[in-house]
Amino acid sequence: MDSIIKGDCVAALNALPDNSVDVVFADPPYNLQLGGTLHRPDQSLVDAVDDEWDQFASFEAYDAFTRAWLLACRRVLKPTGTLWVIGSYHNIFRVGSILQDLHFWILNDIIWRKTNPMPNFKGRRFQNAHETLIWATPNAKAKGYTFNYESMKAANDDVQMRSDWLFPICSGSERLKDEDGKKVHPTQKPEALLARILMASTKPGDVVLDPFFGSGTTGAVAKRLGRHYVGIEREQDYIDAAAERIAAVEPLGKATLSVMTGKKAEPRVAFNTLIESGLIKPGTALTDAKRRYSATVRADGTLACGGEAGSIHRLGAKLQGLDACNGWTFWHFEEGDTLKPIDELRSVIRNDLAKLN
Amino acid sequence: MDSIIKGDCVAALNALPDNSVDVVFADPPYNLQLGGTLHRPDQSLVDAVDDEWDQFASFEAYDAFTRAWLLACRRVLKPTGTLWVIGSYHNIFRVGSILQDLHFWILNDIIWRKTNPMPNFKGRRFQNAHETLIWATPNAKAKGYTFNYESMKAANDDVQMRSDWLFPICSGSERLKDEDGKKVHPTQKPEALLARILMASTKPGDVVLDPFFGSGTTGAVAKRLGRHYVGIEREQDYIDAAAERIAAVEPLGKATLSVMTGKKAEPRVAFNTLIESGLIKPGTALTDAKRRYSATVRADGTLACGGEAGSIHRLGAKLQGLDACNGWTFWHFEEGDTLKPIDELRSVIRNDLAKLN
DNA sequence: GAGAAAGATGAATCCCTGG
DNA sequence: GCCAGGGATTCATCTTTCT
Repeated sequence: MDSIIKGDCVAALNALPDNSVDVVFADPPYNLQLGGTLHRPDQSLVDAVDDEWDQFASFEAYDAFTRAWLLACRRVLKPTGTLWVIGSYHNIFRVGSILQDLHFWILNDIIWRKTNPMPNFKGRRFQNAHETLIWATPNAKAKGYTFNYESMKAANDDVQMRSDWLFPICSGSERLKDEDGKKVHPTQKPEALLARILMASTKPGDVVLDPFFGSGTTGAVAKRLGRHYVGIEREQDYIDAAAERIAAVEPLGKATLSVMTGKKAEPRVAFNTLIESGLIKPGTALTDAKRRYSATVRADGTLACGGEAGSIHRLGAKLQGLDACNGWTFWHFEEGDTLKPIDELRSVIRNDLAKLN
Repeated sequence: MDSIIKGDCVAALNALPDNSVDVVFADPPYNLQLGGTLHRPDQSLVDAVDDEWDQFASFEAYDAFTRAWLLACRRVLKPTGTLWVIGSYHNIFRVGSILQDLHFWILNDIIWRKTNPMPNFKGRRFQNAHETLIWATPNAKAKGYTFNYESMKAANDDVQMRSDWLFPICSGSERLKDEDGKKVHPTQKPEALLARILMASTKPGDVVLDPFFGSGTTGAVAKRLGRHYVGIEREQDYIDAAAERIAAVEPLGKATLSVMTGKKAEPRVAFNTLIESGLIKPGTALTDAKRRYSATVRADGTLACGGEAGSIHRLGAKLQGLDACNGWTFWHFEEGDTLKPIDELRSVIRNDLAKLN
């Protein structure tokens, strides 16, 4: 926990316990398959990613590698966990296909739009200005995963967060450099990207695993956001740089971290509780906001109207001829001259519950 | 040519001649795998894409289908042709992997960012606000494909066009509707998207093939932009709607369609031509813009400097210690007190050539 | 020291013709 | 097929150097 394991990612993953990780973030080799050298129009040389770790003999070799680490990740993932992978068109289609073949279930593909991507120097293609992330659950049936919908929406001017995200590439003081001023890692990811990912799909205290830890962006952001991290990395140089980097990170305070929650995360309140607590009395008449429908509260927490009866939701739906209905907002009670939704009574209960914490 | 073939796309493709198509645009079934029905928060039913043509028994079946139509497309594609496919995360990873397995060569993946995507009604995922296109050549060696780089750049405020494009979804008057006001096709693509694609990767008069013609957006845009189209479609209802739609399209005039070209398209001029036409005399001294290097023009069209000699490009590169150099912009001649690049003399020759036409 | 100018750089599958 | 050679091609941002 909160440490970096040195070694091959599959071997290291196999040494970890089952169902122990909340989120996997993986930035695997892209298998770029670059040809010769590339010069800018000013004749300067482009520093290509030609590291040994990005070389694969064939697509088959890359696929076998991908299958192996994805399977190893799934075993350590909790059933409610999710997995993120980032890639470019060189590799992401293979990763996505294999995820589906292994019965992972894709929740979204996310586009990281770069504000400042490298240009296309020869004018023979569109500027490659984005990378793609895939967000998936370990199987199609997995339902209890964390998605902080309300936080994302609030962070996005109160409209839902979209699948296209805009961030600058990692440069300037954030980019790790060695004593000679050379970049430590050729593909260091921006912290803002990881922060978005962790804020969306983890809760404080969750465990985040990164099987291709590299310069440790995942660890640094996890520590800052009050999440635990586990990193796996083969190369000692990267491990050293990442450890030093993470040691310098100051975690944010608890108050800052409290994830904004929407209705879903609020404690569930049974309609019966309102009766039990005396907020509403059996026999009370409830109506919809326009008084088109009326029903009577029964002692067991159901509503009745003519021959029909059922929960506040079912009866509301049945009377309107719909498949579903939110009874909390549909049904109203009389207070003085005005109608108020019974949701207000639920809020009273919730406030009482909150005081207990 | 400029017609819609009724039938299965692979069978119809197999009846077309080799090397006859400049660009394929394909909008294949997405294999959405939707479970159950989805309602909006107001309980209205979301009209899902649940057509028979979008159903596949398994990923294997979808893959076999994809392989078949991609192979059939490659045979009809010219060696200089390119292929576009659009999809979502449900199918695009499979399409991309198979493209690579078949040794197509990916030029770009393009993100269509939707200005007005459907919201995520359940708040359990990010809003799926984009679709992905892949642009590829038939093989890795294919080099002579059309990419109207200068047009794209000019259309994008004079910076190169990126891989993320922003368009609204197809709606309003553009959306084909039947007599009952119901949409004719569930996934009609916006004409602006096809226009961007055809303006980028075809020339006027080119042949564009769409093996999943649907409501005929490809044909309508091709006709408007002075390109030829070939459509393949199984369902007579779609064919009828597309034919009527295309018949109503007014092609743009020739002048409107001319494509902006860059220096690469200008006629090649040998440096020797400047000497032969008397614009520059043997023995003239040329220097770079900052007068750091100097060389003498020789009668055979080469430059000499000390013991070194060669073409204007080779000598410029050698003197600077670079691999390459554009001699036309590097070397300058004296006119009065100012230095002017010899490129200005090349322009004189090109203007004379243009007058001959 | 301030501001301007010049240099550096980023996951890159990056040319085309003619002999 | 290969090889040689002409000569065309970049955006946003951060750092360093010059005025």
